Amino acid sequence: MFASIIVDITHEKLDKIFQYRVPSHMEGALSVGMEVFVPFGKGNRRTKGYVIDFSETCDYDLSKVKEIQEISSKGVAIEGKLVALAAWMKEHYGGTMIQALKTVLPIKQKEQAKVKKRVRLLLHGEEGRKKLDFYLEKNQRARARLLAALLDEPVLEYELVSKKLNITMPVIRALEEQGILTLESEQVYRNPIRKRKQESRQITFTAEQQNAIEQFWEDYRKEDYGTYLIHGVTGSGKTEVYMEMIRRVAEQGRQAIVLIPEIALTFQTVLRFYRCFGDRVSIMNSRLSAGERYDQMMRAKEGKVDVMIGPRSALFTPFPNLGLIVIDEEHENTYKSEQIPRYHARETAIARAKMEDASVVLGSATPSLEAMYRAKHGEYHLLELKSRSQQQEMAEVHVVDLRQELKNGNRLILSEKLQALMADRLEKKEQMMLFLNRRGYAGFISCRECGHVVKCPHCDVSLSCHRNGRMVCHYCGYEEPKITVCPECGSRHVGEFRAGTQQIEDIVKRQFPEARVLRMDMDTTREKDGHEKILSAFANEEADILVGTQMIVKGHDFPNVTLVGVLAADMSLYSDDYRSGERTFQLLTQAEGRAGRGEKKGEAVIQTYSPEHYAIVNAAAQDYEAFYREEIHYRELMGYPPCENLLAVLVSCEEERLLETGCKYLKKYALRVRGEEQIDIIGPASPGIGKINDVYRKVLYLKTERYVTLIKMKNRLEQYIEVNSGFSRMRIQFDFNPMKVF
DNA sequence: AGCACGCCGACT
DNA sequence: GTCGGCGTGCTC
Repeated sequence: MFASIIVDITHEKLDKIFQYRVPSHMEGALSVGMEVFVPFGKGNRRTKGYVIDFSETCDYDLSKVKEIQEISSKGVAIEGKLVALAAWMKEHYGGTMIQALKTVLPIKQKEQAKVKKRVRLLLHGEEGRKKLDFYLEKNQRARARLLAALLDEPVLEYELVSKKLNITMPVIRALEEQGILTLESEQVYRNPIRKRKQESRQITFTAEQQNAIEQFWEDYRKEDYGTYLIHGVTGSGKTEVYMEMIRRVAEQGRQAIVLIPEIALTFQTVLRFYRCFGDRVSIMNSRLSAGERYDQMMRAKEGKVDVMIGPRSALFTPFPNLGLIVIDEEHENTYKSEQIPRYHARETAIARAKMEDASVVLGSATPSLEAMYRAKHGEYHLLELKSRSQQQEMAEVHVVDLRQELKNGNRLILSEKLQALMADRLEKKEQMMLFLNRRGYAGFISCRECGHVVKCPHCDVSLSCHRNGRMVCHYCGYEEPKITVCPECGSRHVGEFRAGTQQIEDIVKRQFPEARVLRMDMDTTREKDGHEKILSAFANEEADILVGTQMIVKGHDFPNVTLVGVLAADMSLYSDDYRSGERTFQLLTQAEGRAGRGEKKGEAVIQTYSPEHYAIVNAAAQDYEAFYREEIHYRELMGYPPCENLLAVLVSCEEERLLETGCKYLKKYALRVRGEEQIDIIGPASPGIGKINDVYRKVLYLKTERYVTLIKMKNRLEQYIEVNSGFSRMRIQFDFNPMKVF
């Protein structure tokens, strides 16, 4: 038997799989993810490696294959467990083992981050110059180069020396032996968290909260680890429940990971965790440098931290004794990775928890259909928090039919009802939020006469208008100056078609000249901390009205906000995607939840062209159950996830013809190997965007009841692609249960 | 990353 | 020729 092994050396060039013979006495004892020692290189250096796979055959020159020396006494160390998780991810989501390992192990930055290597000159002026002359004379160019640089600057970063000066390790070693310089390596651990005092406070839980905690705890104490779904309305105090669960888990000497969608990682949330856990908490966010992130991981590994809070990638924190993984706002689609492996944090968390005997707690006011479906089928335990913890009332919701509004002669984006309520709030000095449910940013340019839309010549998308008077492609960055004449018909009536937040800000300012308006969108938050600046300004009541996109409805509490307006609720409804209903419902429910978080009761206005759509009706009634029933019925009927499973096979290629034939063969092959299995094979179809950066794309869908069937098909297709060289010029990606239809 | 190999200029 | 320095390529 042979084993595929990743040699644990942190360098790119070793990012390969090596095969070793498994000695017969190890055969039973060895498993995927284990740490082993292998002879490596010319001198058969004893090197650490991780087993990632087994096979009966070996495709390398048999005479060169060596044997595994020994299983590391650490057995399945922390990294080993993560390697096993990576293997699981590779199997479930496709891609290579290396890609999976890279997402799971913080290897790449290891050496640079952990030890910042520097060379320091030991000689002084005269002595150094003499030595330099000596080297020049002897034509020892590399040594001379290094010494000359050091005479200029006595301490140099190793990185700089090796990259810029092209000096290799043996040169430095040689000079070190001669006593000319020293190689220093400094352990620099950064802790971006300032110390904060831990407040001990007495919280009283509501009966529902207490019940949720105890249900979880009863199982946990019996070492009966499982997955829990907390369905709690906005304001029901989910975070308090998580914190109590974590506190108990930490008390037992085990650690917890809290996943939060990046946008919701606000100062408010973070502060609550600090108050509870002090400096035993570590926060990860995208603004940390790779090195800082690595340090966080090391602190976790060394047991200096009990709780790690962060986005999707925090799931791979190498805790020695993981006890609990919490996923807040479980329904958010940022939990699905856009890079290979396209893993979903929810499923992956559950897989990791199974491997390490830990529990998973999912929480949301609007659980994803997936999570609720599993809860209803007994896979997860359902914990309900139906009432708000502070006894606030839920917001009163008004639905406005925009078609009717138009008939009444109101062409503005603000309905009569909304305007009336806005005037009322301004009068009462209360705040409000206007939410434009729209993805993307700037408008596109179109001809009012012939309808021509200016598109990117490399990508199949319309160009967006930018402030600098240029038109930009958001996919490839292509730019050209704004046109004044239609390139199709020559008409001068070309212009921006804009329904963005800026336009709304202008309208609001015109209608309510006395109101102070803040706008939050891609443009206004670009600068560093722009996000927080705007939000804190609004929280300090420096403005009456906040206008913005998705980002204003996620996770912020403004006690003085008593009115929320959703300006065009259907914008996300018709994106011909099977999740669009779900997404709309979630967004509307969240928006409603923003109104009336303080003492005063809130109101919400939903403006829509389809007031009869079940997503809107049920969101207005704040009835998750009813929405779930209708939505799951639709999914069942159409065979969409979670009822069945969907695999998107994305094929891209620079040549359109080649792409077409490639897809045809893939489909043929899929049809052939499915045999008696019930698998629907749909496509190949052109995705919404058929071309990005001059690369054409097509997509093939496989739909079937059982996930494992899809995995089998994926493995088959991967094999087929590998042996047929015709596919070498195509890129093929797999996406299981994609968040959007391509 | 570490090690061997082979190229190249300098020195005996 | 031989020696030592230095870049390059391979490691199952």
